[in-house]
Amino acid sequence: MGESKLKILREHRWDLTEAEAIQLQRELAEKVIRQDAFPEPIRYIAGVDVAYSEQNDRLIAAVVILEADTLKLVESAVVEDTVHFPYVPGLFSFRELPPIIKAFERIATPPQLVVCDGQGLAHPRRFGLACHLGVLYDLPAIGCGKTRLCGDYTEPELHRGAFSPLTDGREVIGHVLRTQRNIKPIFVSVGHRISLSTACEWILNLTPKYRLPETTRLADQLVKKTMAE
DNA sequence: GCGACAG
DNA sequence: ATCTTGTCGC
Repeated sequence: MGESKLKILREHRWDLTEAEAIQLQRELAEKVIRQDAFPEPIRYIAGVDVAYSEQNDRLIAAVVILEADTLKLVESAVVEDTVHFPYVPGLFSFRELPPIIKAFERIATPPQLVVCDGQGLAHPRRFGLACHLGVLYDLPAIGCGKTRLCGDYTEPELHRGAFSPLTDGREVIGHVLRTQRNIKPIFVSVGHRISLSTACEWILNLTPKYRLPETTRLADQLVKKTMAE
């Protein structure tokens, strides 16, 4: 039996104005599932990363597929795309998702979890890149940012696994998670179909040695290797 | 008005 | 994101 390709279950236009994009975020944000609701056991994990090359004004997106048990790379895809939306904080996914979707079209092994390089619910309208990707594919997704977009927090303890809540008023929108002792923490939030605590468990599983998850690291390496050509 | 602002 | 110099901690 051949692998069934990953399918987008919710289509929408991408040539939107900023106001239209914000309105779409408000509508799709209601579809985000914030609890563990895995359609299938997690056997493969996808990692996505996008970079901008100012040399040719292009976006380069990489998708990697890791085996969940071993964290071994089983498949990858890299695509180059033109820019269709400016970088606007809060509207990040409208710039980065089109090339990511193109890269996923070239992947034969469907993942059961996606780790994104960017926020999930830790977003002004609770609809960051990880939520957007998760809802479009209706796949469990985790938001994993290197820096903060919004929210308040106190510095977590220095040991690996320590975290402090990322809050917006009384609402906890993510966890600031220390993945390595004495190393700057990362910002973990719910993307779709996963709870915050389970998301942090997976991120710790994916960071046995480095600050960032293996998924993000490998995708980033692929992007940089491609840009050097 | 001022500062903040995923990549 | 990317570039670059300096500084600090391990």
